[in-house]
Amino acid sequence: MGGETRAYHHGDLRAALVEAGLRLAREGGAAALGLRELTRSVGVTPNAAYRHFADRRALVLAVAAAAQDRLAHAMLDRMNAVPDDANPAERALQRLRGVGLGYIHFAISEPGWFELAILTQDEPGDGEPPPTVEDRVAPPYQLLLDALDGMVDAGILTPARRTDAEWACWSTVHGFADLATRGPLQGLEPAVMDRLAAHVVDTIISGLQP
Amino acid sequence: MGGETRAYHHGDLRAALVEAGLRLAREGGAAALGLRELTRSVGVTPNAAYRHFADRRALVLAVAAAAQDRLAHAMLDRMNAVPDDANPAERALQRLRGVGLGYIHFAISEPGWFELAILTQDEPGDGEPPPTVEDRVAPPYQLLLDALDGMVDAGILTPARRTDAEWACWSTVHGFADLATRGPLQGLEPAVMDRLAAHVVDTIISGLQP
DNA sequence: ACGTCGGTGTTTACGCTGCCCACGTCGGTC
DNA sequence: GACCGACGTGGGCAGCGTAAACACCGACGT
Repeated sequence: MGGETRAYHHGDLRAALVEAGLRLAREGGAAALGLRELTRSVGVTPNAAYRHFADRRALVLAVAAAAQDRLAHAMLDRMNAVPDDANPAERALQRLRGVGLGYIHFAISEPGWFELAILTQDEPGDGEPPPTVEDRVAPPYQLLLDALDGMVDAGILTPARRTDAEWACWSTVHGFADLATRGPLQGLEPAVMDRLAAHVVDTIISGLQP
Repeated sequence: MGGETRAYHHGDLRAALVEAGLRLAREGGAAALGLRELTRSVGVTPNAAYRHFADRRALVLAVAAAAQDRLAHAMLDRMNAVPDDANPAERALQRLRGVGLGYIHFAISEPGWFELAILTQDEPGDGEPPPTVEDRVAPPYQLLLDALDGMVDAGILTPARRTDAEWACWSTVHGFADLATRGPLQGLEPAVMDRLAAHVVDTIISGLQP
């Protein structure tokens, strides 16, 4: 009766589904995003989802985009947390470390969301145009690029070494995150894990500047 | 009827299922290992599989073990392919590169098998004993350890730097493989991919030696 | 030679899933 | 006040993994 939009039409079902998806995926990962369970948790018939998403895959990808956004924010917070009173070189270095460690920390503390965030957004073989690598790359990637450019600006990374440095960094950091969430590093003591993560990140960064 | 065991009892259904699993997973990955499709491809009723595996998961893990074996062999071949007429230091370095590039090459050329090979073998939360990292680690891992020890023996890696070097290397190589098979590097021109892989591997190796 | 028995594959059935089709129901607009 | 497009419902289908009961076979003990 007041302004309540409760009865037949849902206020914004699409947003509600994505939100519920985040809640479910937080524990259980992508596997927890059943179309039926998801709609059930919003109090709606399974088929209602088809008014807003082509199929289950599209729904999962929408939730994945939201999860990826959370990842980007976590990394950004970590980057912005480095104090700016240090000298520029040290600051650029700490920001690069922050990008990597933020990625890893997010993966470990929110493995369900992380699993979603790294899902490739476009399915293979849809449109004809060969999607450029830069096209299908995510917001978190931009943070890495910025941090690396900051290293060049600060004079601690030569432009020559800058080339393709993003892939070396991303490979290392992403690989560690995968080993820590799905692989043999699962369930390592948090203190040991943090120390190891820092060591690995420092190793790849040191590999950039011989 | 010489030695033909064809009629009612299957010769060795377990092995046949694993073999068929490898064939199906080669294209289609772990998702192609449906219990029904798998048993169908061997010409047997779905439930027949339950005489040899507790559930679908156990069957997939058995196929995964076989895939992991292929990965280890691919890496070993690559390692053994480095000529031994060079000086020991160069040889140790090339063997380490071979381990990493073998891992990456296998992932790219056999993505279906690779997806299986990196599946964690033990499920979380089964037996109480906290499985040591070394326990649940795979044959491919041993090759990496050996290559790194070889670097120390050759005198191009100090024992101090040797500590935890395996995780830095594995993270980088595994991360690149993941980006190349499931991530944004998917479908890169083979020549470009190889060049990038070599660059990334060289970067992490150079990070090991100050 | 015969009965028994454990290992193996089949049959039937249950609950679950994603998805399609036809229908009901609402809010806004002429 | 009737129409219409957007949205959610209801019923149904094929497929999945899995459980329980049954059929068949080889081997072994007496």
